[in-house]
Amino acid sequence: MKPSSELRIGQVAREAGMRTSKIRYYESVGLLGLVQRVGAYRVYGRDTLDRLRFIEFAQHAGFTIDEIRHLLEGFGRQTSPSARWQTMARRKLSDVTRQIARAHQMQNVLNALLTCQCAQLSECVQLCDPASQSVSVTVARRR
Amino acid sequence: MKPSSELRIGQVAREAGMRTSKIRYYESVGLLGLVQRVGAYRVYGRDTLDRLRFIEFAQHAGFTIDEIRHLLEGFGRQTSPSARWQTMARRKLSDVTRQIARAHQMQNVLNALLTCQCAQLSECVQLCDPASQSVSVTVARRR
DNA sequence: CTAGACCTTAAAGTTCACTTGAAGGCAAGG
DNA sequence: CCTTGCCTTCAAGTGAACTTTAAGGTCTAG
Repeated sequence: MKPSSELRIGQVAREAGMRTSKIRYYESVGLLGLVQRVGAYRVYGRDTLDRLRFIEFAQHAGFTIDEIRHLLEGFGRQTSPSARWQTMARRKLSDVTRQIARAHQMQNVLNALLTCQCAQLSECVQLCDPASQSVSVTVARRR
Repeated sequence: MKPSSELRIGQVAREAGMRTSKIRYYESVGLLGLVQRVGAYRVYGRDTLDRLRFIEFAQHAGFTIDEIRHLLEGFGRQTSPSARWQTMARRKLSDVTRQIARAHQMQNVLNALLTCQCAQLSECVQLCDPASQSVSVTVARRR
C-alpha cells in the first residue's frame, strides 16, 4: 500500500519549496507528463519530487524549459535514448563545461576587483579573456 | 591624435558582435555612463569595447543588469570601492562558487545520462544533490 | 540632387518563466 | 448552514532583457 506516497499539489509544493502555480505550469509545458487525478485533484507520487528537483537543477545549469523537456524525454522509454537526444546531451555537456570555465574566470575577476582596486575597468577586464581564444580550461576532475 | 579610436555605434556593434539596439539599451539602463556625442551621433572609445565585454561576461556568470551596474560603480572613482560594494561583490563571488559546484554536478548528471541509460530519472537524479540541502542562491538568468 | 548607408528618438512588441486574479467546486468542522 | 482550506480552470499580468517599428536627420558618392 502507498496511500502515504500520494501527494496533492499543495503537499508537493511544500516539500519541493515551490508554489503550486509553478508545478501546474511545469505540467502545462510538458515537464511532468501525464499527471494522475483523483476526482479533479492532481495526485503525485514521490518520484515527482525527484523530477522537480532535477528540473530546478537543470535550470540552474542554464537549460531552458524546452531543453529540459527534451532531456527528460530520454527517460521512461524501453529503447535507449535516441541519437538525437544523445547529441543534444553531449552538446549541453560541452555548454556546461564552457560555463564552468567562464565562472572560474568570473571568480578571478571578482577576486581581482576586491583586491586590486584598479581605477580602470580594462585592467581587471583583462582577466575576462586572457588572450581570448584558447580558453585552456583545465576543469578539475574533482575527486 | 585619436581619430581612429573614436567609434560610432555601428562600428562598436560590429566589433563587439552585438546589435546597436543592445548598446543603446545598455546606455539607457546606465551601464555605459555618459556617452559622448559628436553632433547627434554617439561616439565611443575603445574602452567601451572592454566594458561591453565585461557586461556580457558578467551576464554569463548570472549577474543581472542591475547587479552589473552596481559592480561597475566600483570603478572610475578615486575612493576605493565602498563597503557596500565589497559586500555585494563578495556575495556574488560565493554565488559564482556555488554555481560552479552545481555545474560540476550537472556535468556528472549529463555524463551519467549519456552512459548509464537508467530507466528511472531518480537513479540519475541522485547525482544532483549528494546529500545536499536546499541551497537558495540568487543566480538570475533564465528567468 | 538623389540614393544609400549610417545615425537619431520614442514607443510598442517579444520571449521566457512564471504569478496573479477571478470565479468556482468539494469536504470537514463548528 | 456556513466558514475554512484546499483544490480547479482560464485568462491576463509581470519583469527582465532586448528587438522592432516608425518617422525622421545627416553625410558622402555619383
